[in-house]
Amino acid sequence: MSTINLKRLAEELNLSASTVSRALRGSHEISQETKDRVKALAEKLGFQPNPHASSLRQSKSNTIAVVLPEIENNFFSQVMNGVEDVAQKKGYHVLIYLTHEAFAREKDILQVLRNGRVDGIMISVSNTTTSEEHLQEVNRSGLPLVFFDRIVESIDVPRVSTDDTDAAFKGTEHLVEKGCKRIALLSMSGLLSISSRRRNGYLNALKKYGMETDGLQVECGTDDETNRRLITALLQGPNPPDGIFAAVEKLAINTYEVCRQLGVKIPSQLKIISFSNLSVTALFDPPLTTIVQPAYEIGKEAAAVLFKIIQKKTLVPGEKKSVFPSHIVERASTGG
Amino acid sequence: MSTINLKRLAEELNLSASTVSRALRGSHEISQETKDRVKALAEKLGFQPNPHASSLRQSKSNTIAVVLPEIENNFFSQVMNGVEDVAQKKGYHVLIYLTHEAFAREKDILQVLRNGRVDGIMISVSNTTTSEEHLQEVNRSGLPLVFFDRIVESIDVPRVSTDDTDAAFKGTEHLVEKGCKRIALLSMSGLLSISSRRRNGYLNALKKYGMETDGLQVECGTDDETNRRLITALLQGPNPPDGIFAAVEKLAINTYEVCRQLGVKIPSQLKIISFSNLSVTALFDPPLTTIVQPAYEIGKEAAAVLFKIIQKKTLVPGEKKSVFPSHIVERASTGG
DNA sequence: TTTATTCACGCAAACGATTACGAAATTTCT
DNA sequence: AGAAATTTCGTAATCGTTTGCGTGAATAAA
Repeated sequence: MSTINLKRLAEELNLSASTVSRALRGSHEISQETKDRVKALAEKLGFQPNPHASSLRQSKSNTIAVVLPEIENNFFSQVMNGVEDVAQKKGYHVLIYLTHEAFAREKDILQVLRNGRVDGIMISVSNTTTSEEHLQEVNRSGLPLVFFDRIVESIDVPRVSTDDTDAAFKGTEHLVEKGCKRIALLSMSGLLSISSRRRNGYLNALKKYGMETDGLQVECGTDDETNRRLITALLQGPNPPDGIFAAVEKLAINTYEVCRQLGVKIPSQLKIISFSNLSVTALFDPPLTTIVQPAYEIGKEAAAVLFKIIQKKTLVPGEKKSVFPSHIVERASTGG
Repeated sequence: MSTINLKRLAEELNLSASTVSRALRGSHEISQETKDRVKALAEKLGFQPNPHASSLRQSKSNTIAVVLPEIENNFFSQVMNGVEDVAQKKGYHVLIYLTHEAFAREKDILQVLRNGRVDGIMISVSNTTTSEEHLQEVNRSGLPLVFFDRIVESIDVPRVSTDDTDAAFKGTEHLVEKGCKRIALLSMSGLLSISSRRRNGYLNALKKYGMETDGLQVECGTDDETNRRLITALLQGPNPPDGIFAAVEKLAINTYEVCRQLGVKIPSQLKIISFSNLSVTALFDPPLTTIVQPAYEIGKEAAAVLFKIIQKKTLVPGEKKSVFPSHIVERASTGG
C-alpha cells in the first residue's frame, strides 16, 4: 500500500534501518537527539511498523483469540466487552471465533490457532464438546490458554467462572423461601461441568429442604420448539411443579412462552428464577427474577490472567482459579 | 513453539523448501506423487505455514476488522454473527474493535489498522464522530472499506443498511393507523445520517397526515437517567403525546421504565413502537411492537461485499449500496 | 599520554514463507 | 536422431523488522 517502511525512513534520515528501529523502540543505545529526529519524521509520515514482519521476527503477534459458543447472548457480549477493554489497554488485538455450539467447529478453530497467529486463547467450550484432546494439544503446545465460564475441569489451565453451584443453590433456596413445594430444573443437555454444577446446586437445595426431585428434572436442547413441548408436558403432567429453576436464560424464555400459551399465571401458579444477564428481564410480564453473572468482570479477569501468562508472570494462587460471585436480582416472577 | 516449518519438512522429505511450499499450495509444477508425499507428511506432523511469514511475503493477512460502537446490543451481535459466518467460509479471521461510541477511539483504531494488519475493514461509525478525515484516509490508502448500518453518506465506499426512512415512515404510520393523534419522536443526538433518516421518515409520515410535531421531538443521549427525565417531562407536559416512535431500542426501554413509574398505561394511554432487534420484547409488559432490522443478513452482505472488493472483483451496482428492508412486528404496545 | 570504557551507530543475519528464474531430465515433435 | 517443448524441481532473492556483533569516536580512568 503506502509502502513507507523502515528502510525508506532510514534513507530520508541518513541513518541505517537498525538505528531507526532502535530509536523508535526507545533503545538506550541511541542518542536522544537521533531519537527525536527519527520519531519526528516517523510521526510526520505516519509510519507504522509492518505487523507481520514484526511478528515474524519476534514470534509474537500481539493478538489473542476469544473462542465462544455464540455472541448473540448478553453474557458473552459482556464478556467480550471486558476482554476488549483490557486488550485495548495492553495494545493487543482480539480475534473472535464462534463455535455455534459445534464440537467440530471448535476443533477446527483450535487447530488453526496453533500456528503463531495468536499469543493466547480464551475459550468457553461448546456444549457438544465430547473430547478434550483438542484442548490438551493446545495446552501441550505451550500456547497460553484460559477457560472462562464453561470450564473443562480436567485440564490444568487457569479458569475464570462464577460460583455456579452456590448460585444455583441460592436460587433454588429462593424459590423454597417463596413457598414453592415442587421445584423443577430446566437444564441444557450435554457434558458441560457448568451444567452439572448448577444441577448440583439445585439438588443440594432440594435435599436440604427434603424436597422431591422425581420427574422434575428436564433436559432441554437448542431447539425452541422441542423445549416448549417438554415444558408443556411438565406443566400439564399429573403432578406439575410450582417453581422452576432455569439453568439458562433461553429456557426461562421458553417457559414464559409456554405459560402464556397455557394461561399459567406467574408467579401465583408458577414461580420462575433463571440464570440470565439480560437487563430487560425487568420489563417482562411479570419481571423475571434472575441470577446475574458478573460477565464483564469475568471477561476482564480472564483477559488479565491470559496476559499474565503471556508475559510469563507467575500467577498468584487465586488467579489460577478465580471465582466471581453471581447475585440474585429479585423480581415479580418469584414474588409472593 | 513447535517450530515445525517448511525447511524441516523439506529435510525430512529430501526436498527443497520451495518444492514443499508449492506442493502444499497445489502448484501444477509439482508431480502428483511428490504432492501426495508432501501432503501426507504435512498432515501427519500437523504442519501449518507460519501466518506472519506468509502474510509478510504475500502482503495479505487473511484477516478483516469489524469496528462497531458496542457489542452488548442484539443488532450488532447479529451482524457479527453474519460476518463471522461468511468469514469462516472464506477462511478469513475476524478482528473485533469496539469504539464505545467514542470518536477518539474510533480514530485510533482506524489509524492502527492502516498498516497491513487487515485486508479490509467493516465499520458502523460512532455517534460522536464529527469528522470524516480518518475514514477518508483509510479509503485513500486503498484499504477496502465497507459501511454498515451507520453510514457516512459523503464517503464513496460500499454501504449496507436498512431502509431507515421508509421503515420509520411505516412505523409512524402504524401509530397513526392505531389512532394516535400526537406522536413523539425519541432519537439519539448526534450527526449520524441514520438518525436524520429515521427522523425524516417520522416527519414525512406526520406531514402526510397533517399532524403536529411541535415539542414532540426529543433528543436523548447515552445516559439513562437523563433520558428518563426527558421522557418524564414529555409525558407530564401540558400537551403529552399519545404515541411514541423510538428511533433506538434503548429509548423504548427508558420509556417503559418511565411509564411504569408514572403509571401510564400502554397502549391505552400511550402507544409505543421502536426499532429493536431484541426478540424477547415479545415478553415485555405489554409486548413491544418493533421494527426489526435484518441484522444477520446485513452482516453477511457487508462481509460478502468486502470480500469482493478484497478480491478485486467488480461490484454490480446493487452491491455498492445495498438496502435490506426492515419489517414491523406488531405487538400489544400499539394494540387497539 | 596511554589505555579502558562508554556511546552511538552500521552490518548483516536472522524470522519462515513465497516465487522469479534457471537447469536437469524427460517427453514430444520433425 | 536431433531439436524443441515440457515436466519437475532447486537456488536464491525477497517481504520488513529486529538484534547480535563489531567498530570508530568520544570520554573516563590510569
